[in-house]
Amino acid sequence: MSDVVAPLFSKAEEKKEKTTKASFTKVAHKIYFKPYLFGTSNKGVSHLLRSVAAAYLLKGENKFKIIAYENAADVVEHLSREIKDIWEDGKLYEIQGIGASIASHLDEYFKKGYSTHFVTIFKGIPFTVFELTKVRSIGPKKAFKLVDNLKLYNPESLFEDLKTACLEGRVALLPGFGKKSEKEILNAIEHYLQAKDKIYRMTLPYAYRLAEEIIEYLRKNPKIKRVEALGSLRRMAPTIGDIDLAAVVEKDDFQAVIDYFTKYPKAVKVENAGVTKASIIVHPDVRVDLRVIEEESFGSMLQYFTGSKAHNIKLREYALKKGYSLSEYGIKRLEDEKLFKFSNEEEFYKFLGLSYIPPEIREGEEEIDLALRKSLPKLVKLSEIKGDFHVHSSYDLKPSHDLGTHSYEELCKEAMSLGYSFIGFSDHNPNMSNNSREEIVTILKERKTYIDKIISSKKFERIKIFIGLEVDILPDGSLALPDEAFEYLDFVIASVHSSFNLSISAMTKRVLKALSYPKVKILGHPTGRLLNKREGFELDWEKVFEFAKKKSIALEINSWPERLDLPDTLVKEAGKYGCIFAINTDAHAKEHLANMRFGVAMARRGYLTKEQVVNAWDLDKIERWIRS
DNA sequence: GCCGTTTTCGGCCCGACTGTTTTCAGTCG
Repeated sequence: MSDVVAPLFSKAEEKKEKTTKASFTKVAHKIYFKPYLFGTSNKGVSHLLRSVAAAYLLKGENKFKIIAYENAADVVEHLSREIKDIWEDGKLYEIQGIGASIASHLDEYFKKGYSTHFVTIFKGIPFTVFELTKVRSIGPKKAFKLVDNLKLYNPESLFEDLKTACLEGRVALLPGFGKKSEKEILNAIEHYLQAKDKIYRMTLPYAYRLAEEIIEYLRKNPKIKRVEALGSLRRMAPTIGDIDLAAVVEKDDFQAVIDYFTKYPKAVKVENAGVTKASIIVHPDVRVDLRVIEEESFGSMLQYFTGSKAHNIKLREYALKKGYSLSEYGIKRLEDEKLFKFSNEEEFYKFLGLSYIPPEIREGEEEIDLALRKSLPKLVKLSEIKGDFHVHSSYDLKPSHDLGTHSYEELCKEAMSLGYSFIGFSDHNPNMSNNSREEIVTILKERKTYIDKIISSKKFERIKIFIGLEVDILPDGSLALPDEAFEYLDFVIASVHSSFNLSISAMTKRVLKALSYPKVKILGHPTGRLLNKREGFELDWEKVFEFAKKKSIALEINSWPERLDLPDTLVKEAGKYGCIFAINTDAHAKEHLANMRFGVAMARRGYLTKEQVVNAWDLDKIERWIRS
């Protein structure tokens, strides 16, 4: 603790604390408050706010104040941008759920590394209490009891010390604890320590496959009439934390079905199992929840279990004002306690005077407002997609990046089987270091001749072929392609594939320069993110959106499961800005064309209609756009 | 402490599961 800068409270204050706050007088320890003790990442700030809520809870503060801080913590945790960047833009006050008070404290925290208000709230509570609350099944009250009774004041050895106490049976002796909770705490610490550095969340397709396997197992049980994947999977969130399932079962069979579920062969652990729900852990550490419900309430259950949590809370608040209380069992009219049940979701929303809200946008933003005014956008559908602009083939033009595995012909065939009316071949540009300018021009000329031959062969008459190229945006913003080569192309997708660490302004300048080239029609995977591997880079999005809109350049929604880029939240912003989009798969094999549905899901999550999506336009409109 | 198309005051989602209790508190989603 050599980098300790300022004590949380001085010796004199500590003494005073002991005489004034009865419940904390026993705490004999020193807490030190380092600047940025909680860090400035979204995760860190979220934990800071949650810690304030915990401190308030321990001190018996007004429970709605506590809820406000917990809510703010949730909001920060789920922000799509870093809160520190938002603060730097001076837009802290615009975040829904963070009001003037919390915003001013955070402003101070970002400026100075601490907030005097928070420091006051934390007084008398060891920092280790907040650390402990990160462990599953340990909340503020248990954490405080453990820290206080076992004198766990050293953050460095906190978890080891608590483990030792469990093993020595000292935890079970504490009031409110017993043998079982002691064992549970031991397990939970082990789990926490193992999972601590893992930020891993499943990609959508991975979670789908996993869910399918379990659903298949459940369907073998004749007592289960219907089973669905709900939660973030149904909302098509970019990454999935755990899998939520719901099953329709006769009431008498609830227990039997729960038992059957907990005996799933690949379950490594049964987390909990009650009468109506159970949770298991499946290799490799994925939590799967199952809820069982009778047919007549399945609509309410679908609604409840699809979430999101934020959507449900807002919906329940809205319903409450109308005199109704919502739950997974139905809608209860408060004046006479009558429960209305719903076997489908459409009726559920209709009863509340709302139009049906598609799962993809149930994120607790403006969707309930829009549904109330019957002005939800008609979201683009997979069936409206007429083609794919970003497909890599096995044609060898000595590219800078990887080739695809299938030929133009094979890809055309696959696209036709999907009912597409066009395909755009966008192989990577030839490598600039191994090929001279002249060679590159020749390579592209020959490629055009080759593709033109396929077109004139009339073998694929039903499908329009566009000759595109995915071209690297070099660090200085120029494109990795000689000017003379552009004439052999119908369109260019400009993408950043290197030098991700430029400043926001340099990166923005770089991208805008690249978009100024003729024939650039699409900005490829605009943030460069790789889920679980690499954060996307920041751009001055307003400038980029403005420029793209002016030049009718489509922002790509790349459907590659690890990209899903533009991210849904930026899709929404850009959509409001008036931008157009191209949903592409970035396929490197014909099977990858099927990933389109994930890109469409991101577009839907971004509130897009087919008018905003270039590849949902009529072919002649697409051709006019390409030529413009 | 947050929020607003019945509110700038007066509300604030709802229920299940577990363990430690003899009726409930804590935690979670």
